[in-house]
Amino acid sequence: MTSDDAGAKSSLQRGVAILRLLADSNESGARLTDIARDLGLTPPTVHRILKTLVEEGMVESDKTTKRYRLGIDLFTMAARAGNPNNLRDICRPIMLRLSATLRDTIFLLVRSGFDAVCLDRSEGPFPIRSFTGDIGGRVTLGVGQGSLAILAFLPDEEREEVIRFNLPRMQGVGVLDEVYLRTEIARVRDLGYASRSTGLLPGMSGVAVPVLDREGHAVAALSVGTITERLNEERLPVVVDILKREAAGVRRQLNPFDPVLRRPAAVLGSGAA
Amino acid sequence: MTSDDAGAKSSLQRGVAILRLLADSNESGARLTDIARDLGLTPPTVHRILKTLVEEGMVESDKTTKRYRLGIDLFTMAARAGNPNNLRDICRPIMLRLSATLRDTIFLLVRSGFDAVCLDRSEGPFPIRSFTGDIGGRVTLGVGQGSLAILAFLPDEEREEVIRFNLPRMQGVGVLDEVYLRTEIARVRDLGYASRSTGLLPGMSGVAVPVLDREGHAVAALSVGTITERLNEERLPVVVDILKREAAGVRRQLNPFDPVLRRPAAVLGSGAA
DNA sequence: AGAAAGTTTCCGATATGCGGAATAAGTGAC
DNA sequence: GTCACTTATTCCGCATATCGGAAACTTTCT
Repeated sequence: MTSDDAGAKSSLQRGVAILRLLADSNESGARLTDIARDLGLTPPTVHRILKTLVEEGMVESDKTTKRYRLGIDLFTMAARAGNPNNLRDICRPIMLRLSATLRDTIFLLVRSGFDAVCLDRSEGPFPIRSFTGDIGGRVTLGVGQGSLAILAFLPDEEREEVIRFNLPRMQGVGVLDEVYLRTEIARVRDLGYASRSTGLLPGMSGVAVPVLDREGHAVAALSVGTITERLNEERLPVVVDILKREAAGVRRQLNPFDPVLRRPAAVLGSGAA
Repeated sequence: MTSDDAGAKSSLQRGVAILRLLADSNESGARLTDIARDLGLTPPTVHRILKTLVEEGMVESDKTTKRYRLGIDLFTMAARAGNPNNLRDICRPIMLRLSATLRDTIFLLVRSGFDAVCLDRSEGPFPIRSFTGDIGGRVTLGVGQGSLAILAFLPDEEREEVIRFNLPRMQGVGVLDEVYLRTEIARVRDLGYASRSTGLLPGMSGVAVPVLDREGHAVAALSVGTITERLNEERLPVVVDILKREAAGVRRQLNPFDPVLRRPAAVLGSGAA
């Protein structure tokens, strides 16, 4: 469990390790001693690093309970991450439009290592459950429609690497075996979208299309999560069509050739008030 | 501009400084040399720190453009930060309910120093513009309804401190002078909610109520952002009433006395996929 | 192709962070 | 209420990780 990965040396690495630990325990925060134990560090070391992190605003300490948790400054900072190529900004209005017209919840997923991460979501009126969960949530790449759509459109070698790494992680989440997975992937590549009515989450279903870069490789996925009845034979092709059109639009906007794209909107001062 | 603040010493501090810098330039990322210049560091130093941060997943480097930007790992972490007292978790279902019933966008704001930070938002069907912008966005405490609702219900000394500090920062964002601000605050305290139809953003309007702690001081604000027409005389009191009721509910749940509150819901595995 | 700017590696001096030990503060037992 | 125990914090000498100058290497611009 406690990764205990050999040799966290520099104070920076230790600081990050502490932040990681805090991220995993932020219900009510973590205590100094526990952090020290979990990371195999001495209390004074942890204390000093925490002090620095608190001074920097990355960590907050509740002085009464002596518990540490991630600070709001970190929250603010990190909220600005996960916007590669302005992907999130570009997709925001599209997602709003989609959730409004389709009346379902829209997800924006990107790849992060062997996971897919939910970059953004736009709620529809139907309460749904999803693998990726909230914004910032992660899911094994290949599990779930959006995640699968990305995997299917990765460059060949990368896809193979991910498959090899992820197959063991997919136990019990609907991926029966390698053959099944590869069949699914082939189908997604063929159709240009991922959809499974046999949702792993009861009553839930979804459909996703990849957002491609110039080389035709997935950089993200736009995904609709809804209740199964709402993805019937009549509705599905329409939804797919709309999604594909929007994904194509995003692809166009992602093209960094156009120099005008550098400043997309510039609404209000972006801080530094 | 470039703060050039004296004496960033430890590598941890430098690492955080770099992250901060990247957070402010994440359109397409920042280059090593620029970072070095802005922080008054030598390129080798910046390079080494960046390398560590990349290894730790906090920063991504686009190998083709040689630009660095905040990594998605950090984004994931942010999703778990900014949840003091489980405030965000507690408010999430409430916000979903509110945005569904009111058909407007709901914001959850908390105080952070002299700013208000948008902890969460739940989109409604009407596209709106707000001061706080996206999740993680900041705004001067006192500007905007939610922000004002928090300010108005801070402990007296703190409120005074914030007012003193923020008055100069409020130039040109609708706060005419100190008298005006104090009048507004008094009104908000009196009414129990903040609302201005004379939105600073054309056509936009909003109403917010504070979320109070046991001492009656604001810990957060629930806010509705909408188009001005939708906050007419008929609708406003109803919205305020609903908001107040929900805020009271949150206040009850925030009470850490009740030991059962420690585990609120535990829906699905919270990660570790 | 040549020049300039930027990135990355190398390495010795030294400043920085490390953790043992001691102190202080907080918590629970009786 | 006092005592014993756990946890947090400070101190300080030693050692190590960090710094940055110099240089090799790569990319970009003209």
